[in-house]
Amino acid sequence: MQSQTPESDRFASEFRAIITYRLAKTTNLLNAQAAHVLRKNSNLSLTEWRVISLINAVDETTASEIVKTTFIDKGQISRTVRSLAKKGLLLAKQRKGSRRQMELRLSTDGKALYRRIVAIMTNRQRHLTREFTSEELAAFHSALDKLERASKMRDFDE
Amino acid sequence: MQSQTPESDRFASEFRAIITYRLAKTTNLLNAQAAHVLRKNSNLSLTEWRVISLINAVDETTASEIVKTTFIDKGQISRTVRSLAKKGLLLAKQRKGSRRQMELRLSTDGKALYRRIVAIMTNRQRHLTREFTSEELAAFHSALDKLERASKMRDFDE
DNA sequence: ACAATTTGGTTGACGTGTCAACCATTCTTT
DNA sequence: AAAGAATGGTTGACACGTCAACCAAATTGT
Repeated sequence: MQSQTPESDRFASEFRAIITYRLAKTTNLLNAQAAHVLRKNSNLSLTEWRVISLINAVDETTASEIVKTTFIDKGQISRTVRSLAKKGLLLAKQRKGSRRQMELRLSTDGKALYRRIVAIMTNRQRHLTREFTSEELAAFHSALDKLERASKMRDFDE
Repeated sequence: MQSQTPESDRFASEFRAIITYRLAKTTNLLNAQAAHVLRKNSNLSLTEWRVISLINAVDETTASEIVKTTFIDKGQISRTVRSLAKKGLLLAKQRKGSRRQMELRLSTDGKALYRRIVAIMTNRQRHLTREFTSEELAAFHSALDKLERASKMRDFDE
């Protein structure tokens, strides 16, 4: 039996260097992990969970504010909000003084679910960052900032 | 007019700290950028491009090797290979001595396309990492390694 | 006050990603 | 040599993401 390397040796060096490739792979692995944990402990999709956390954080918000914050597609947010409302996890009511903005809050069930899941997710976050010093963590965040800024450019064919 | 902050202030501090959330957002932005660049300069999807680069790097490979390297779903690889073959960008032929492994290579067109696009993508990579020192880059890769390892754990509800 | 523009949100169409079932082939075990 | 397990690849069903069109309400400009 051959020794198990995480990647086939022929590829490793070539592709580890490409930062977007690495990032995409790590993100996929982490998203799959999160989706698995959520599926096991709730009936929430990852997007639903993110929306719930977001609403919980600010207590009360609107769909468009969520869109601005997360950069998730507004259509997707619209559907996610509806599905969460149908599950009884959030309440959407007309904001007073406006006939189109919806005021979104967690329901009692939604809050309870949030508390249950956030405990698990906090464990996970702790596990993920266990090997990081706080300097490393700060550096990592700053690297992501740089990449985000650089991701705005659209043309490289000049 | 109000000053433009990248994120609504109410959320910023809460969520910037959650590493998976930040990672997912940055990756989405970068993937969208890559998809845009590819659409503008070719008729390739991001997955198709990744498969092409992978094949180019090793000259000759099989579907299952691609799966092991990228962690992309094997069904998706199967379809991507077929679509690339239909576009005339790669050649799949029976590997000699085997009646099921497919030997995948780029066609002449595929190689030409690769050369054209890789120039653009290398520009992009340079732009993305412009603000990184080599130490920062190394640290970033090592952080991704740690996260990848930590992504294997599945249970946090104990 | 009116037209033009922007904003908040919904919807439909379509592409991509994901999961599981499946088949044929090859390898391992006995 | 046969049974069982593992591998390589395909397919179908379905969830999710993405884009663009669209509508109604709100805001801005004149």
